[in-house]
Amino acid sequence: MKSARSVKLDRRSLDWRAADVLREQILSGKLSPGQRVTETALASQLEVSRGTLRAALRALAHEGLIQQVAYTKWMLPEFSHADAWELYTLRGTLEGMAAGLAAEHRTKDCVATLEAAFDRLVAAVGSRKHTRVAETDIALHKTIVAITGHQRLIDQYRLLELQVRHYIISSNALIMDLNQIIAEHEPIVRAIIAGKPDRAERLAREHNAPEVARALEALAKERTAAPPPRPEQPKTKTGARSRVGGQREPVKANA
Amino acid sequence: MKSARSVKLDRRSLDWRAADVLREQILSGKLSPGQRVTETALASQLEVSRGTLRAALRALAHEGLIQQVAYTKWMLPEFSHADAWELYTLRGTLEGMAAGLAAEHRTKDCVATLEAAFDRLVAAVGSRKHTRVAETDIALHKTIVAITGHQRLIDQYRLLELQVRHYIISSNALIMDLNQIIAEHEPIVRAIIAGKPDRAERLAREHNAPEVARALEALAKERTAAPPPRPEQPKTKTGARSRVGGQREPVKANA
DNA sequence: GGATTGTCGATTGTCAACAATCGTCTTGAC
DNA sequence: GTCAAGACGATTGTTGACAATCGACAATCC
Repeated sequence: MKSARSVKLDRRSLDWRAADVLREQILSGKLSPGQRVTETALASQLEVSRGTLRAALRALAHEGLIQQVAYTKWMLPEFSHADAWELYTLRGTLEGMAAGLAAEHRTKDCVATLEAAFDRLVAAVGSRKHTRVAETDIALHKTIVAITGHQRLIDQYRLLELQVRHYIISSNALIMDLNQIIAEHEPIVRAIIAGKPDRAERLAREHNAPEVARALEALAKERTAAPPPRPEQPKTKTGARSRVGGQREPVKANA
Repeated sequence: MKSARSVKLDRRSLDWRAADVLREQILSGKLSPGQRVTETALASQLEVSRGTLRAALRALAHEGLIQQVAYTKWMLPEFSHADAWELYTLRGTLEGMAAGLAAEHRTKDCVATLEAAFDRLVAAVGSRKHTRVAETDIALHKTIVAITGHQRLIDQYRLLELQVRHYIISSNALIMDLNQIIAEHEPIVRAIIAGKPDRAERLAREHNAPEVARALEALAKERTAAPPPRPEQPKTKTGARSRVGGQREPVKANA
């Protein structure tokens, strides 16, 4: 699916291709969280003009892979436990919706695609290579989302998936139990193929529950360890807000 | 909430302010679906350079308010019944999640904010002004999303909400039963305040069910009316895809 | 000595000129 | 008359230069 259409040359504009390269760099962990990047440096590295590179950076900002501080700098985001909670709760909801829709609107082609994706996951587990398992795992979930035909769900899931991958790379959260992987995914796939939307939705949603619980646990531990959750005040005295989403609040600190 | 901070001057860069103006123009229906817009015209209209305006257009494209055809044109999206189905199914899911989280993590401040938003909706209904009702309706849902403190949910809901507003304006779907509005929203608000996540989630989700049903009905009618759903073939013979999402498929046509 | 103000280098923001591409119209052959 | 090839105009893509802004350090004042 990646280098299949190698004959057709890439007609997309430079900024999109630059964004692809940068996205790959970020998601492969070549740039570390909190690290600052400058437009001039990246532009000369990729051999494009600064304007073109700016457009690429902006696209990545919309995807949540980089943050911009107006007139000041670009920097890689840092992930907290609250971010993990956000990512996995949202993922559970979107994947649940996708699984439900997939079970409802499945066709012969859809089922075939889904089974192929699941088989690739099984093969990956057999190979005992964690990286390949992680890739095929994500690919399976993307397949479930794709066969819904729900373009807006596909788009929003992509935004989320990119951030999840970034989080996993950034926090070395690649640990997984290879023996559990199949058992976790098979029921979801079967429910979709069997055409049971409610069951598929519930299973897909619960699939993310362990990660959510882990994030909540870490959040609680963090809070008891540091009673006043204000380790340092930012130096800026003006109320100038970041352009992309602003700084994160200590989410749900007072429930 | 709009002109309260009038003393502080706007520090954001030009492209962001240009995006604000254009977004307002689109959401107020000044530009019609399918209409083509050219960078030069908009740039001279807003009195900014083309590069700056390009950045603004790109931001709107990420929000789904405009579409770009590479090397060719920018155009306003046209909404089909499939789009309505996508918008309201996704909205049901996200609002359901938000209502559930809000019921879980509610605080005194949250409840007060929520009640204030609901009171504004009641007042709007009392005024019998459809526009105001639509505004406060959306504001109430945004409030529910906001009090979750889930920044990524807030961001994704914003993307969706902008498109929903665009759809409503574009398709003159502003019709509503003023007498029903309160009865539809009050149970959701009460469930959140009462701290019943499951009930809040279910109610918020079902709140969008009528619109989903309407979209499905229209889709079915459309399909029986035109058996071969290929009214015209696009003229482009190359496989060049649109840069933003590509053309929409006749979603779930073969379930 | 402490706080305020001014200066400087670095970085981002904006612009206008130039290049590449697309859709359409014209032209010509068959 | 129909089709294909080429030229043209319009529009988007890309670039390098210039302006605005920021953070940090230095100078100044009290």
